[in-house]
Amino acid sequence: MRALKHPHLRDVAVEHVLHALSDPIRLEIVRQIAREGECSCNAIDCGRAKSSMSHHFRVLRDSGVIRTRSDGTAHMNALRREELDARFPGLLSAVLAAAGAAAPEGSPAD
Amino acid sequence: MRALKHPHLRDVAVEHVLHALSDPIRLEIVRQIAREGECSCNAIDCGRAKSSMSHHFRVLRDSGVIRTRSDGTAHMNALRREELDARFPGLLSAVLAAAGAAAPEGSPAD
DNA sequence: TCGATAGTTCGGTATTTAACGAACAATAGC
DNA sequence: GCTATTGTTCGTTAAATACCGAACTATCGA
Repeated sequence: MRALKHPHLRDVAVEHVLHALSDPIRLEIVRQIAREGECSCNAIDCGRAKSSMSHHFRVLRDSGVIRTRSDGTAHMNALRREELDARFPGLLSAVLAAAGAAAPEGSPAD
Repeated sequence: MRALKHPHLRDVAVEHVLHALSDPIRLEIVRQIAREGECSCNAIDCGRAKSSMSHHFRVLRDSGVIRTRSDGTAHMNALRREELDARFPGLLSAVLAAAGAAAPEGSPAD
């Protein structure tokens, strides 16, 4: 269960990061890791099948948002905060801050 | 050709904004408007059919990123900068800054 | 009124992607 | 070695979405 691929942040376009973060499940994963620090996949429960979660972790990994290391049978996931901040200054912070406050519903449009 | 819908930023979730900005065409639209100020749809050429561009402008509008007003036969599009900054502080700036520097290719992965 | 211009909407196609269960791989502990 | 635990991978299905051309709407100018 080894040898997971992590791109260099250099090779990651901001579109890929935005796409990775635009899914509610993935954003929730990122929020939890941001809150609690390194998390195993198993520690994050979004009510989806194991294979679905694995898919989402992969998207986050492939887009450079998280880094995964093996620890026994577990995969520990951490944000690549410093690298992301160097490549896309302020982006992750802004997204996390924005995701912190939920959007209310029912307000009328123009 | 009137009465275009614009959501209240209150009703927009950050996921929607991120999704809107995660498409290369739409990001290019936003970049050009950020550079040049209010632009007509026609002024932005991304090598796509008119109907495709109309679709992308609609996604940007529906996600609260741009505001469109009619001026004769033209639709003038502007960023909803202040509103976005109020709702998602720093997000648009970070995305625009990140989109300013392109990602090189060919670097090896881990 | 008659084009010409600027965008939208519609119908259809092709690609992407989220989701699931089942099968597989790797490690830990007995 | 056996078994439980943890994730990945595979095959499939359903939904979303990017794209186009064609038809339509609305405005401007001659």
